[in-house]
Amino acid sequence: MEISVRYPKQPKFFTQRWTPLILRELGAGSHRFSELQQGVPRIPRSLLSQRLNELEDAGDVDRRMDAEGKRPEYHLTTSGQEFFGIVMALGEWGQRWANQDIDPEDVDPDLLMWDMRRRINLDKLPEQRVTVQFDFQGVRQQSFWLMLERSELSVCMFDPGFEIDMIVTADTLTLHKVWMGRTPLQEALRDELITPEGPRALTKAFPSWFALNVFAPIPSAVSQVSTN
Amino acid sequence: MEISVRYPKQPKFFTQRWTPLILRELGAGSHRFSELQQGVPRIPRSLLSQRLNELEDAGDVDRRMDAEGKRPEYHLTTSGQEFFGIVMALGEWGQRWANQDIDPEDVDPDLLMWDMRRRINLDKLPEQRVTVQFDFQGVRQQSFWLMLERSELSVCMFDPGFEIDMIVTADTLTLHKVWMGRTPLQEALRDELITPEGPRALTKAFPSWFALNVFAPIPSAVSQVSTN
DNA sequence: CAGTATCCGATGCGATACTG
DNA sequence: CAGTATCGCATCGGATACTG
Repeated sequence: MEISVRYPKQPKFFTQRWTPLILRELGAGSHRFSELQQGVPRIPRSLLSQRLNELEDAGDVDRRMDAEGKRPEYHLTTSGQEFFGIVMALGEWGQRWANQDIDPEDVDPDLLMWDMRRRINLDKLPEQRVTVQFDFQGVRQQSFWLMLERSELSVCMFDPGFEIDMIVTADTLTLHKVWMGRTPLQEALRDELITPEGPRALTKAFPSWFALNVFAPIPSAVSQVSTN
Repeated sequence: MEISVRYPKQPKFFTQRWTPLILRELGAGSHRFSELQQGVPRIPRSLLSQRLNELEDAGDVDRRMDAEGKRPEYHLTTSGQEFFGIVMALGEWGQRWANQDIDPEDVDPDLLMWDMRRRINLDKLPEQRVTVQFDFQGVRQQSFWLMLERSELSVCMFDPGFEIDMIVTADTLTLHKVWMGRTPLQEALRDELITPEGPRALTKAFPSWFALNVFAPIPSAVSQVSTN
């Protein structure tokens, strides 16, 4: 560790790009290579592979075959889990102190959707499958389809062909702000910045199954008004 | 913050080399440019300057003039202090999990002395000034002189000319291991790996004023025996 | 699907020299 | 003492292509 009195040969590791994000995604529950790729979009596959190898060598990630012995899975080891705690602390710090004015270009709809998916409260939804279409407006226009069942949840980046039960339309940046707890969901709904369309029963239930980011409750420590 | 859903233009900051070490040194109580340089040896002055500017721009470090309004001082802001907490958590993690076999080349006598100096318990020393010479043996042979007074403490890298009250001789790596809590001080003294020479009163008091690294009490989580 | 190999361009950093 | 400016090398990582 750099914090120590000695200087390691490789000042690598958490200093390297992507590594903390990969640890975050592992800690959040992704275990397959493809899941990790979704949770850390924009990372080249070659780098994800390389980083996972490094983390395995360092003893922070355990690579093993799944129950059927077919496909590889990645899990945090004890040291990896402890490091994940630090990554979360970084996240909290970011939520408290990070710059408030966000460049819309920096918000990634894919990652936003992937993160939101993880927090969705399936047991607040009806028994039968619900298909929700998300229309992201703004600089990066994009649509997603969520198939929500009690036992399973999947995201598509193309229309799956099922009947659409509900369409949620929102500007990507707005949705990001709500997701991060910077704008109250109720306010955005009231102002029709986020518009759920469909049967009343579903649109009304929307706020109950659409949970926010884990950091959303943490308030910003930066005054919103002044510019210094 | 990278941990969030957005990708900042500059994935900079704590990812950058030296930045966490500078924050550590600031948190440890160094405020002058020259102190920071000593506490973060091997950093080019130009980079230290650059990093301090970046940290100031980010609002994590406050640069101001000292009481006499003569020389600049650097202090952590609130956000900087909170980040310092994370840096300390990184340090703890390192102490628990970092590789046990240390390359002697990686241990920096300058930094070791600078760190030890900070923890010395001055009120466990006699009233009058005590001059202690430290002889570091091993790959990087080097000597230091500590002038210890009740009110002040200074380190020299050359013989200050005062009468030497005590000479402590030790291999640099051994001293590092003791400093990090990996080898008990009493054991190293008993085995004469660390040899304080001088008046009995002083050598006997040595363990009382020579305090270890803050992380020393944290045990390693890595089994020392097995090699996997 | 789950990777690996290679190549090339960007940038980060260390060395050196210079300034108030 | 407390910096800043410049410059060239090394490394890091993104793109692309290929493999079991």
